[in-house]
Amino acid sequence: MNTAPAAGRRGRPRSEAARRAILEAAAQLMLEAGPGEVSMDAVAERAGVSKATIYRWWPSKERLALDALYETWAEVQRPVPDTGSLHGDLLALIRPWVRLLASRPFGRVMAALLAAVQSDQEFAEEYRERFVEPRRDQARDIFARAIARGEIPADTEMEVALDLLYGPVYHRLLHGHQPLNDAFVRALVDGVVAAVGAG
Amino acid sequence: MNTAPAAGRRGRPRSEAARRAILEAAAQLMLEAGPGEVSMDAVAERAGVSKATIYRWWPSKERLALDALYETWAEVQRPVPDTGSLHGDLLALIRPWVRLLASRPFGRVMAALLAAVQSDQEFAEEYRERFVEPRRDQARDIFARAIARGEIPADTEMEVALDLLYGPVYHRLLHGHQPLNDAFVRALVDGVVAAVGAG
Amino acid sequence: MNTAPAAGRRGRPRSEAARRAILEAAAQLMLEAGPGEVSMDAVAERAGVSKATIYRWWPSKERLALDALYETWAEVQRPVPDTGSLHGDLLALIRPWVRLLASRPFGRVMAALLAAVQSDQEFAEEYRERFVEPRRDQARDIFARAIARGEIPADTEMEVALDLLYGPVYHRLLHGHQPLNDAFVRALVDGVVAAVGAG
Amino acid sequence: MNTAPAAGRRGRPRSEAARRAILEAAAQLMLEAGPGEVSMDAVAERAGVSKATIYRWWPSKERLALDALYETWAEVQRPVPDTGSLHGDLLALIRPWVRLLASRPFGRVMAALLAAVQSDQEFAEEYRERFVEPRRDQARDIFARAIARGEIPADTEMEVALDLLYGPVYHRLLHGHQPLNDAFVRALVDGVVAAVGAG
DNA sequence: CGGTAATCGAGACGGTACGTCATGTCTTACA
DNA sequence: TGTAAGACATGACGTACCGTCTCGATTACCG
Repeated sequence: MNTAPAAGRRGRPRSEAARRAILEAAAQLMLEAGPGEVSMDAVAERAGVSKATIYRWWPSKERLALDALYETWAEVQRPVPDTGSLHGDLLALIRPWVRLLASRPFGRVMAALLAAVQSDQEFAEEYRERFVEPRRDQARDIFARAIARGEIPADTEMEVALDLLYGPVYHRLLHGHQPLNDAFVRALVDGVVAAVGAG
Repeated sequence: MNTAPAAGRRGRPRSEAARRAILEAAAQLMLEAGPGEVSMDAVAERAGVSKATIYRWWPSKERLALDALYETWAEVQRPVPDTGSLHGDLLALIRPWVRLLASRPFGRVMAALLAAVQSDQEFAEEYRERFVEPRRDQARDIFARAIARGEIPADTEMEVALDLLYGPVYHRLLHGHQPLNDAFVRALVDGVVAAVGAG
Repeated sequence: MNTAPAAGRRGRPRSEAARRAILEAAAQLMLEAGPGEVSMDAVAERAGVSKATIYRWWPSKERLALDALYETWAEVQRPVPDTGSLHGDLLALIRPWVRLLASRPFGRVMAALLAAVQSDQEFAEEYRERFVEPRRDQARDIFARAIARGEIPADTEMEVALDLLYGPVYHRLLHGHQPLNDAFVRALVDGVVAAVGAG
Repeated sequence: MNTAPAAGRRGRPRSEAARRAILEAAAQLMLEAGPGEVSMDAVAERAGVSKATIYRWWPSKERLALDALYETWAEVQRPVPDTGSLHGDLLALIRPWVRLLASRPFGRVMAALLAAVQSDQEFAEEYRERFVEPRRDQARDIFARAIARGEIPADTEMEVALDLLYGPVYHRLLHGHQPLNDAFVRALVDGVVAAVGAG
């Protein structure tokens, strides 16, 4: 996506202004109107860009959405401070992320991306690589520190622990059956800590 | 959807054959090709029915998918046996359901339904009422029995416990980052049991 | 159309109220909204009647229009007085008819009927039998009286004379390029009288 | 209709091939099956063109029919030779036109256009401008020459004379009560010439 | 007077076409 | 070569009407 700045060398260089305008237009439309209401025509018009230009750099609406969302999303992908305890680390990791999720209608965009994940293998991989694994890696580091500290057993089922942490968040985000608030975060972290045996 | 069998009494009664044909065609197409590839025209043709008849009873493709999926889904909504322990009960609840989920491409349909949930309030409620809450109720009963038995504290954060149980399953179903198998189910149930303090 | 009151004898007799309601509803809708806007569903609803009842007695929308229009139309099909001259007779025949045509949006209905005439042989015959020939017969009588009087030659090309009389009226009604008023009627009758040689 | 070739200059130019294919397909279908049997889908398929392309340039089936018919129709709109007499001129004008009308099922298309004329003011004007007035202009020239020659009075009621000429032709075309043949043309022209006083 | 039969209202049904919309490709002219 | 403009083929959308069909409820007549 939006990768090579200009394949070879000759010819007019890629317009950076167009690239930014497209991503901004897409992000705005996604979050304002929801992904269902966003068409490539609409993005092109809002960005003052031709459709051909979009398709030259992004192969589909979903790939565009991926890029458009990435910066906002990445905002909370910074390294997590070491608070000295598993409980503190997880709280420091999850709370700001959940606050971001609750602050804007990310559910709509997430669901649209997940729909694309189901039927596009290549997209699925890029999605996981950029949105899922980085966050799991952060939590993996935290659990590894807890093992090093002796807080939790060394044979902890890491992948399941990660699912216990992130699964409930996505669940509430997507299903909306219960609120995404700080109380939920506290109880969730309590549960995860207990689950991995750091009573 | 598909509810009112014939408001008053007069007029030609609704064709039960058409209703069944539509639901079957929809279910088949959804699970074979994925909801993105299914058009109302295709459902109508496969069911030997006119589009108008579909739209008379279902306002959208998603509402139709909801109904079409319901029967298959409901197959594992039977009452859960009392095994005598929280661990055994949860295993008896979750294992057959996860096996069903893993047996067919439900992820695609689920993601499509979730996309609709994000932008249709009414749909969201019906979705939760028919797909989410019945399963949560089953687990609520199990946790209530465990409290009665004294296995877990009476002040257990029930809703979060339910999310710890179901969130990871949906997470793996939708993101596909890890398999949905029996080993996962065992580890998940172990984790949940530990989380609610029935060490 | 609407013919046999009840084929044999047994059974519930045809509802005269329904028949009248249908014809009135059709006539109103035709002349108010134009035939293009009239649907059988609309006629049925306006008449408080079921579609099946309409189709039992009229095979098509056009046949219904034919009947619906007939009474209004027939209003000026009364016998023409003998004024003693060809000119006076034609004026007495044409003027009231043109006034009727100009008084309401008959053009729309006529054009719709003519469209049906082009593609339905049977309809064409009934249309001519009930709408065209009776008026031509009236004019034929007038020309015959003029021949008897010695006003015009006995070998007058009668059919062409009838077309010279009626053609211009339909022409203005349907094309709307010039008004349908009394001045037109006078000039038309003058022209026809001159054409058949009664200078 | 089909007018603006490309507003400014930029952008892909209109496909002339598509334009011609659409008009030809429409003309063929109209005259073969009659306008009632022609659907936009059928025109699109026959022309190998998308429906959207048709609707981009023509707002309705009738406007398309107008254009589709125009070229065939225009074939006899060539200037009329001066034969030296009103009778000869009118014959030279009317005979080839009536032969064209009689040669193909124009009645169906005409009736459909007239139906549109009744309910679309804008269409009515374009119809008259392109189909009615050019022919009337030809006849107007002929009558003017006859006046210049002293064949007919200078105060001849021109518009009525034109209706006496064309009205009967349309009448027979649309009602089909009498044939459109050369004998009719001769008698018609005789009648018109007599009517305007060139006995 | 009870049975038979044609009618009626309501309204669901299989079709067919409608006119619109979004996708992704393309063809120009300009930069 | 990259771009804005915008026309294009494709194909689904949701709606509207058509003419047919089942219902249950109403009348008549006829035995």
